[in-house]
Amino acid sequence: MPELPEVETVVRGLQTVLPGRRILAVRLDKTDFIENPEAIEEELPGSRIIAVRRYGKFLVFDLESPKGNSRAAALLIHLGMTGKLITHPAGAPVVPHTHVFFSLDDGRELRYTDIRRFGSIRFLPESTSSSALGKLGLDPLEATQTEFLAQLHGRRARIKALLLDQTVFRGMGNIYADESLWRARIHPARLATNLREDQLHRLYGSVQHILNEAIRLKGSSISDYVDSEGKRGEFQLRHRVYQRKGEKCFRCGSAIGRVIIAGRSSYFCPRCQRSPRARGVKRPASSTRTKSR
DNA sequence: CTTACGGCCTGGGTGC
DNA sequence: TGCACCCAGGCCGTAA
Repeated sequence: MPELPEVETVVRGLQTVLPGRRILAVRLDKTDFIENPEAIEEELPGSRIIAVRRYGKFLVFDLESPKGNSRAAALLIHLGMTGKLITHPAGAPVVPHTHVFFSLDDGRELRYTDIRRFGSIRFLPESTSSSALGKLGLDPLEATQTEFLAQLHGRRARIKALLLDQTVFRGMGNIYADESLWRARIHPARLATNLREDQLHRLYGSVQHILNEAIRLKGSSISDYVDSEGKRGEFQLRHRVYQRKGEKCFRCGSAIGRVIIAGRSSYFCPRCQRSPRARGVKRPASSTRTKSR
């Protein structure tokens, strides 16, 4: 599942081959996940890729039009769950579910493969600072601790939901939200507004640490994620809670639990990450110090 | 406005 | 062999 570290890894790979390259031809197969396929077929051939960037979970190709007009066009790609963007030698065998082919002027071909087609591609004729990207929140790796705290201040939503909300923090996803919360020892269902300052500080540090480590290890290859050269990441070997329901917590040995928050599976350690119920609610002193639920 | 939730898109994996 | 079902992430509509 491409989240921030996976997209960052793909971007860094593409940055070594794409800038300066001209797109000679475009071939589209299935187009139901492309917002404006006609515009792509019309505008991309002949244009040059100036830069490749990550914006949240989006890849952005900045383009220079062949027609010389200096309007900054861009191609926006979201990998969804199963999207892959890989450069191939021309004529390499085409794997199933490959829907988009960009022929480059160095003989290579950039191909987009997406089994589920939960990804999306969009051509932006004007500036990239428009619509789609405009609503996205802070990049968690660029945010200072102060900015990070301000983004959560007073929010009564559950912390996990806020970490997943792209208008709060762009790029966070399910894996890294769970891993960060485990590291910070914060239960995913805690309301952000109820977290103590030291917990928020810990969360900020954990998010930074987890994301940087994941980038260093080139992402998590859970199902079939691979980078722009088709290579797998290794951060899945460092997962402490994600998809580890019933297995032992690396810190305390308790069985990892799973709850649904914001419609997503959330993995956590019931002992290291105390549930909101277990702490906030006053209960009779006689009551046994109970566990789960 | 904020938050929660259900449904939809697609197809691989699983279990009967 | 077949097939119903679950699940994943983003997004949208609806309701409180």
